[in-house]
Amino acid sequence: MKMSDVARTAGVSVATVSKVVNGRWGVAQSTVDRVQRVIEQLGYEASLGAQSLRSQRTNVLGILVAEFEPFSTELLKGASAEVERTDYELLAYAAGARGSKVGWERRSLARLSGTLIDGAILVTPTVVEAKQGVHVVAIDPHTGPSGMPTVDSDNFAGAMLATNHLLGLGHRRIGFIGGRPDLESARLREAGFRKAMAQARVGVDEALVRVGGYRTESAEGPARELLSRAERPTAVFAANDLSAIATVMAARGLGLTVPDDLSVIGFDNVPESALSRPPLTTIKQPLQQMGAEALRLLVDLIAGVERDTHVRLPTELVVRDSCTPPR
Amino acid sequence: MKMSDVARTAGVSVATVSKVVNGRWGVAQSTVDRVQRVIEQLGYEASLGAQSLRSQRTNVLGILVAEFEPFSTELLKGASAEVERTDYELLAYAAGARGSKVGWERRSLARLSGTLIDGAILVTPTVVEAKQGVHVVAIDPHTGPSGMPTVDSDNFAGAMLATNHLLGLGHRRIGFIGGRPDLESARLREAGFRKAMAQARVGVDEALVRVGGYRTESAEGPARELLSRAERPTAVFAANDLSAIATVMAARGLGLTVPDDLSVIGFDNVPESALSRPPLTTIKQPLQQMGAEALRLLVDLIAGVERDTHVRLPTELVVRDSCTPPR
DNA sequence: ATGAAAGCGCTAACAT
DNA sequence: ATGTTAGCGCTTTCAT
Repeated sequence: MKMSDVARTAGVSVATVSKVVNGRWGVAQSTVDRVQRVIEQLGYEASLGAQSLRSQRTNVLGILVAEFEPFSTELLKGASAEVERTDYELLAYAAGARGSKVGWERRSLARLSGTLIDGAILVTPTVVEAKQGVHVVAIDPHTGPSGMPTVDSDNFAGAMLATNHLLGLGHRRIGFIGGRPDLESARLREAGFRKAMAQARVGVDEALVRVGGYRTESAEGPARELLSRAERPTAVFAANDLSAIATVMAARGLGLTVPDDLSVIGFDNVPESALSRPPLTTIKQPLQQMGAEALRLLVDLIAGVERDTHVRLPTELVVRDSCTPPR
Repeated sequence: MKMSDVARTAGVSVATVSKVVNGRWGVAQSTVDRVQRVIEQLGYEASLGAQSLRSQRTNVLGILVAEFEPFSTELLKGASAEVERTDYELLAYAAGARGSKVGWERRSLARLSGTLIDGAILVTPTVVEAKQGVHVVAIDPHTGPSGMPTVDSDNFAGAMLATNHLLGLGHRRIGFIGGRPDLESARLREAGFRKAMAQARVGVDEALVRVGGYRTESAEGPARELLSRAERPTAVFAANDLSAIATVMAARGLGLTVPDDLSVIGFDNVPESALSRPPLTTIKQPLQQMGAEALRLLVDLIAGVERDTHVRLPTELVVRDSCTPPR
């Protein structure tokens, strides 16, 4: 089913069909009607691939992620809700396992931009190369507010909120499971942790600070190590919910009960944090809103609207059941 | 940055570059090396649009949805995890608001298939037109096990589970908020509800059976109507979690407390069901597993593997806090 | 081993 | 008002 099929059936040239499809001027009303009827009948729809190769605009926005996990899918929900208010369509692309997963953002962007999509949202990109000619918005990128339009949340304040919550409960021996060192968010969360500890004049035991890499698989080992120490912490602040869940699992594996033997606080407030046993106390990032803001920002950028290209949203404490005072 | 740029820089023709990129036979090793170095240097990546227009395979699988909401994003997580075990990449496409949202599955499929993707997973499609030449798997489609390869869960048994849970608690006046009448899953859930009621010899008050359409916005009105009746139900079985959440909100709006004044049970076990206040008792569909199974099925279909093309997964009761015995 | 050229489905400038 | 034609970036014969 292609345009030439429509043309043949309607007894016109492909050029005429193209004009009808794109609402171009200069086709007789009777022809328009006839062609449209054929299109309807045959259920013709222009091929995105071919269409975009030839024309500049596709009316499709891309959101590029490494994979679809709880974090990126929350952003997706927000972007999806916002895109309904525009006349764009949304294309989410997950880089494959090919190429060892590093540099996926550049690869995906190169593969899609210029042709398939009019602009892209990059989720936690680490290579922030300012491509020109393509409109790009980053969510929670490698570096802080750089030249690239960015949406993030107040990671530093959020980390202080988390740490102060543990301190307020009376904890002093507090461990930290860090995120991906290549992400600004991870740096800010660690900085917030240290700042709050310093403000409270509580020392940070460096043996209790580990790198968890933001993923369950990569965080469980470090968490277990940390909890296996003779002088183990009474509380752990994990840099994101997945690491926090991994920490809870590690604790369970060591015969520890959360929160009785160990308090755990996470970060992000992905839905999974509430499903975890016990439900996780965490710092909420307004992820759906961040997705929506990023999409709005991208649309504005494409439209040439003059506006602030850096959006930072507030974080807040969500108290559930994974933290209590130390025994 | 296109192939001709690489060719010019490397001092060869585009044809040669293409051969190198695709690992074709018949290029001198020295040339291969040189071209690859240039590709590396320039960060060249083939344009998906152009590439797919010309060649048959793209190594990209599509998952087509109406929008990114809790249900489809759970499927996405499962499909994403499974795709890592293959060498495909995953492209999720949300039909835009254009064209009044009906027939989106046909439109999206026509737009992407043939060119951009090697196969597609359709999420809750209602128009199950067996396109030929494109490999398609449906999740929870309009019709039951048809000719189209399908993944779903045992909706009928799940609905009986839900209804029997309410009956077991002692409820007799039980309302039902139905799903989208055009989806087989909705029909089966209603059928399961009626079957369980009949088995228990409890009558169904037709005034307490409404259509909620599976969405929060569309379910809240019917829920309010149902709860505003003089003889209001002591429990409601909502055909999915979003409708159940809408029912809880409607109850709250009427000054009713869940579960004290009204028990509510949902269906799906999307993460949001646990976040709801109170946490929702519901029927779990293994959504991530369904996404993974659909992807595996699609990959097998493309590879020409002989296998069962209909996968049905079990449902189970998840007890949380939204149901108690009637007062 | 390499390159020239045709063509994938579409759009747009240019005839007619 | 309609059709002819060139060309988007790429792959694939087919010459050389």
